[in-house]
Amino acid sequence: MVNYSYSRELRLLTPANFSSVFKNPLRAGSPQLTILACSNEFEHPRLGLAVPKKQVKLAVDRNKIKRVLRENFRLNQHDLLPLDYVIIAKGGIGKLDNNELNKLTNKLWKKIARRYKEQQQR
RNA sequence: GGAGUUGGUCAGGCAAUCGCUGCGUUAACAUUAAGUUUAACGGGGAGGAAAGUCCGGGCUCCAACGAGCAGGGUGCCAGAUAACAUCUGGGGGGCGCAAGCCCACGACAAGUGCAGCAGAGAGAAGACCGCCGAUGGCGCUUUCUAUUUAUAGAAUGAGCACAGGUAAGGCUGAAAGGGUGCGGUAAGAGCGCACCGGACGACUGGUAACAGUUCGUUGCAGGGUAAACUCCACCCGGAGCAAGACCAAAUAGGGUUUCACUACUUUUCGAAGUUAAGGCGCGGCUCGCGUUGAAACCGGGUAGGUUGCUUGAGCCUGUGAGCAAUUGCAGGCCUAGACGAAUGAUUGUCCACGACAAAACCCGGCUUAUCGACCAACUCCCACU
Repeated sequence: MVNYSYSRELRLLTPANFSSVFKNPLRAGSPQLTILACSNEFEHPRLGLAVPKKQVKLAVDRNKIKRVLRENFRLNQHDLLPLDYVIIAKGGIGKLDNNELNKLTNKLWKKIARRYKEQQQR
């Protein structure tokens, strides 16, 4: 049985965690989302979310977006490379429905995995 | 049946699977500065506005003898309340056929200020047109008297509109200093009178605001604006859960005590420098190399953690008081407590096809947003009996 839980170990908890990702990231972007990634010292991936109030005005929508992204991460956690990820929401994100958002995120996961492998080979 | 008013309730439901969160129980692990971590099971898990952060309180810390000033707030009356700018009832004014709804609703007769255009005049006003011209003035007609025979005086009548009188009418304006009528007058005017209205005092009703087919006095208003300054009455200490309380590593530094402290130099007599011994680390031991006073305790306190953190002006039911807001009593219930921040996702299904929008210390309000559904009371219209 594969464990799909989303425990505290899989999260970025402190500002220090976040800034280390922001310092030297791999990027994969789209008009609605940007994913930043950075290698960590664990054997599992970790996730942090940044949904600024400036981009998504209502608290209800911000929560919704975070939940969908977290759910996506939870279900994909075993297919992802063990890195620290930070997902940043951008302007047009409010217009996507859940299905579209999932598709877009999956695409970006792949993109960032490819970038990481290229970096390792160099 | 239609139109409407007021008050209240609800805020998609159900099932399966995978997750999140904190609570309880059990088990495992770990013994750390802190009952922390993991697993299983059980039963909880956003709102009527959680929102805006506009008021009011609780709570916490700081300050504090009291009073005053400054500053801010409130503003018909009474009650409710922990308190309020809220609510309830009442009064007054306005809107609506009505049920009902709306109103910062103290004082401009303490002082100061403000008011475009128009208009003659805008504040104890004003003669532009108009009206009058009684009185005074001017010249004229007629009569009388006097005499110096042409003047003077007196009376009389019509006239001029010169002085002046006049706020009834016109004009302007949002507003022109009570209204209508009669008398009065030269023409007019509260100038006088009647009625209506007002002001003041009394009386009556009402806790009061206030009201009155009441009585008396008074010819009677110097209008508006106080979310203009101001005056009057009453109220208000400041900052906020990032408040505050507790535990507390590592590293550096502080204090106290005990132990260790060779020799030389300097000295402000605290100590500092060089060196040796000793200690510590590497090592089985020696040599060697590196490093250096050691130990204990105390206090402050960073990272981090715990707490504050949900049992409360609580909710439900019954019942008593009150027109009501509200409140007394009895019984029952526990209903989110996160902290990079939990209520979700996917699928199926049903229907009325789901609005506005999510806690962050907690309550009471206000304001704003909102797809709809339902219930109760009431009003108006139509139809039927």
